[in-house]
Amino acid sequence: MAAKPSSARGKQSPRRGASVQPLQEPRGEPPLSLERIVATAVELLDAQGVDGLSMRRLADRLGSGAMSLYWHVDSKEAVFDLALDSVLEYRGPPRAPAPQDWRGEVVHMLEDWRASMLRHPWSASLLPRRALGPNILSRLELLSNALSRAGVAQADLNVAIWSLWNYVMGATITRGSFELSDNDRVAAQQRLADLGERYPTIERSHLLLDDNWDGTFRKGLDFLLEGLAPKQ
Amino acid sequence: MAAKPSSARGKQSPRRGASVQPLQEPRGEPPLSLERIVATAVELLDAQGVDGLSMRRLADRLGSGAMSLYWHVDSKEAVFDLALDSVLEYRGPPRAPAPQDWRGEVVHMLEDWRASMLRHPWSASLLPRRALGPNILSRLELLSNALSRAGVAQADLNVAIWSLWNYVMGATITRGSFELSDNDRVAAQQRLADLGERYPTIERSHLLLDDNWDGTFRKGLDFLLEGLAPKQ
DNA sequence: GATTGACTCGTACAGTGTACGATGCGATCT
DNA sequence: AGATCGCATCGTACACTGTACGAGTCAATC
Repeated sequence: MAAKPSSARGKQSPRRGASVQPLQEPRGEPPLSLERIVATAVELLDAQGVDGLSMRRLADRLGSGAMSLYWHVDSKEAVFDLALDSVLEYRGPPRAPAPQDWRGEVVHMLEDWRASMLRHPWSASLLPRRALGPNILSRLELLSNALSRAGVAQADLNVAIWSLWNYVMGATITRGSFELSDNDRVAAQQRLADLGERYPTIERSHLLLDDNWDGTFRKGLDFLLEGLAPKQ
Repeated sequence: MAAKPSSARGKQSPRRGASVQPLQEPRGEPPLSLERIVATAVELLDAQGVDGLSMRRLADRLGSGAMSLYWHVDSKEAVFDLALDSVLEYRGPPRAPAPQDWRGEVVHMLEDWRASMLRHPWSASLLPRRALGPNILSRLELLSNALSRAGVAQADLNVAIWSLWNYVMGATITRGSFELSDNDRVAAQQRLADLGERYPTIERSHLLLDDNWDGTFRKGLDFLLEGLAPKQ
């Protein structure tokens, strides 16, 4: 009768080979562990996308049986949660920032956030309705802290945090929606031209053709920060 | 050999009962049609969420066989696309806006957008990576048009549009992430308190407890608009 | 009367998440 | 020494998924 560890995962264990030699598993896979499961899930997601991740495929890659995963993990949903959070670790700016440069700090963190998610395109579609992992919380903490130092009034603090958070989330999932479809975008613009009368303004502005996503993201962020904490 | 209509759907047809009487299907379901399929899909999504929609269940509700749907629809993905766009129709403000009140127009449309999506909580998680339907394009057009009239420089127009779009998208999916979990939010705050040292600032600001989502959304929107097109 | 095309649907297949219970293993206790 | 116990692995089974394929129905047309 194994106890189901449910949300308390299996801790690391000596298990085998702790004596002198691995006995006789020279090329056997290392034992399962949460870390290995999550890392492999990220690999698989990177390679095959959200639909490519199945418990059986994941187990195959790990050299184990599908049901073995459930010792370490509650469900497939939990694998998604863990994979998402693991991809969002933040290491901070390259060198310690000047304490008064809150703006640079915020911009760096948010650009890194966006870059992390774009590096793993599946993450954007996972974000809605996922749990708050520790790495996500850390980023919120940094944001909160920097904005406090920036002199944002306490009453406006939460508004400011959510505004920035929302902006970055939205920018990331939007970019995700359009990234794949270079040809499609041209096609869409064409379709727009055909229906010219219904969408004249966005047709004229080439909204769907503009692919300077990074610049657009950065500029919009500046506008928003300007609204939240005017430079002087 | 029926021709696969693929993306060209079956048009409306007289089919049956066009003569004088419905012959003898007094309580039979009306015939399948794209509209009926999409409307029923929305019902089902509202009732059971994203995971609750399966082609078989959808067909059951329609009183037809599962495979019959595929005459009208390419795939389940297409059903998602159509359901999403159908929920995003915009009827405009209650009365015709004064032409110079671009700000009111934008705010109304964006609040309506957000409200529409919150009325159908599944929509937020569908948004990433979905196609641009006509209703979505209409909203972009309105945004684009209003901002032009607001005097936003042509060079900044796309940035402005995307910024607002991003903000609303993000706000919507974020709200979606937290809405269900009132108890969870308290639990999260508790967990935060336990780990007090790691997240002091967000713990102090009660970021996760604040549930004035509508007000926060509106205030953040004002900040952003202020950044994009200062009042004078 | 034959043909066509629009439309419906039963069957089948490969794949899914995971409940359940059997099994093995190292460490601990008697 | 044997018995016991907890961790960990995994084969089998079940209910369910999306959809390919091809047979079927029925009204309109030739």
